[in-house]
Amino acid sequence: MSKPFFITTAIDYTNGAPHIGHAYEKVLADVIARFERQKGEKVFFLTGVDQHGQKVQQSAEKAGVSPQEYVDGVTAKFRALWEKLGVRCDAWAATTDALHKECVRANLRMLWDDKVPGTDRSRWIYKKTQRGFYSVRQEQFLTDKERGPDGEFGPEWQPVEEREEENFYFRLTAHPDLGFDPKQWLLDLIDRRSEELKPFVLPVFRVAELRNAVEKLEGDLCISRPAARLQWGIPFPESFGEGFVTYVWFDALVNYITFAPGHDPHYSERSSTEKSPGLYFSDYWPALHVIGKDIMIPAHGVYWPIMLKALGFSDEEMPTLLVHGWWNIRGKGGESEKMSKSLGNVVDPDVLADKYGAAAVRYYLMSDIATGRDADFSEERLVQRYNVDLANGLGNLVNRTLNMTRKYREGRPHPMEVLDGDFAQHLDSNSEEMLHFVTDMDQAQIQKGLEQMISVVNRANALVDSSAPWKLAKDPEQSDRLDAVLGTLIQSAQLAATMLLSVTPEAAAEILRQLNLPPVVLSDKRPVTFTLPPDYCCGEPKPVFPRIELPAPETN
RNA sequence: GCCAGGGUAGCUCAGCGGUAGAGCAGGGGACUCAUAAGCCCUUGGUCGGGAGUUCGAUUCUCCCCUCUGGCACCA
Repeated sequence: MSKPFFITTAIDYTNGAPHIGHAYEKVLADVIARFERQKGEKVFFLTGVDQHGQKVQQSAEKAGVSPQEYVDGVTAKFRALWEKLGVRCDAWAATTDALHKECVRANLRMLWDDKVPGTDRSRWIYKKTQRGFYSVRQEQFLTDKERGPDGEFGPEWQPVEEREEENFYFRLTAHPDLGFDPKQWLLDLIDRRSEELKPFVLPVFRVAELRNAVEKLEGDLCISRPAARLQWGIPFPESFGEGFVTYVWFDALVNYITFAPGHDPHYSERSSTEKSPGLYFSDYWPALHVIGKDIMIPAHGVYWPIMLKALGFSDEEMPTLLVHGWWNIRGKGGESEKMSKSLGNVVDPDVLADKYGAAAVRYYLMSDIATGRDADFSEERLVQRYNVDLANGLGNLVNRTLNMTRKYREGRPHPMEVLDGDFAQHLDSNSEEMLHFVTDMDQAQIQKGLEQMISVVNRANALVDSSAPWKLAKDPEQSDRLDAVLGTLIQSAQLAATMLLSVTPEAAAEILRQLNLPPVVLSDKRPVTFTLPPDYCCGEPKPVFPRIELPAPETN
């Protein structure tokens, strides 16, 4: 039995409604999780929301509700969307969860109590006073970056005052108290993982980008905010003294531990705790973190591994990052632009799902982008890909296959004892494509995997025309050949539905129901022999992917 | 300025040493089991520009232009 598969997504900030980028990441992780399950792996899929921070606090004030009420409302929107899109997680991470607060504080305590021998100083965390210019309006310290061309701070920052503030810092760079250099350790880790062909970051072209960032790393990470400035967060443990709230990363990133299977924050020994039968933290850890390219540097690629290192995780317990790209929006002039509220081009996945259905949205998001790259979002292409690949392609194949099987054989094609060369070759190609499919999916290349599915469908549709079952049915001497054609088509449809199972689970399952067959068992063996169950009888056809009819474009 | 990833048919992209491929869109044809779907054939490209290495470059090297990220710097 291989190691259980633990997959997470970034947790979304509950400051506004979900957009297509949020949906893409969750569907991607969901598809990978479902695929692993399909292979027979034990899977734990974690997703959730990041609910703390200044912006939430402000949005809540604006809305005239408490921060908790505010995030509960936004969180509900996310959960409803995942429900609608068929994103099924095993655990839901919410940073306002009592369990999480406990875990964050336990981690901070652990680091605070990790003292330099013979002293009272923590090896990892220290307190420092920062003095500088502070924008009251933006509630942040300003750096020279924020100065205008005249060297002054612009009106958007005013009023600006000089202020000093005490905060806690987490070491990222070498220090005598540490006894080693985290930066060098991380560089070595990245290199070693690449050498072992288990890259720390996927796709591999991101590795260099991260390495670069690590090499330039300087300064430590501020992990607190004075409670006077930020109320909506997790208070530091008492041993740190009064008046500090956890600042973003030691809160948000920790969710991966809090909600990991088998984790119990009340025990300090993570590796041996058991929350519910069969769930051991050490069995599942480390995770595959599915994240967007915007939070690879520095959060997930730099802070997180060093945090884990500080918390006592071994090098073997460092996670892998799967970094995906962005969906850009095509501007009116055809140019590609970033999605942003100010441009008014935000795509609402909720509306999209209502309009076209979850299957169409999921299929589009998985098939029209290469994992890791950016893509241009287009509703037109969504409709096109759905109609061409699913409705006209697979859907129609299933429909015509079942119709012919019922019409010519009352749903019971005779078993094929011997397949002649053509059909054996056809099924062998199917098997070949299944192998490619598994390989592609294993590498999170969902788009490529779906291309294999399309190939299977296309070849089957071509077989219908080249063999013309309607002619075979009129000739008693061709009876065996007709059975072979129908059998080959049924098996092809079964395989295509199997390949679609993780992307559009319900529709694929419906196809298999109509075929009255189970999914093909995914393996690296070739199922070249085709046999239907002894008393096989196919079900009734009913279009699974009805065509999306768009109003004709205005021509004048 | 530095690092990385792009710039290939109308569109989306693949290829990455032997003078170009797929899908969609466009055009033509034969068929009828089917969701007026499907099948077959087909028109499209001086592979961003320039130089070099090579018998030969879209594919390697260098320079330039341009787009996208990231980092830095000036102000």
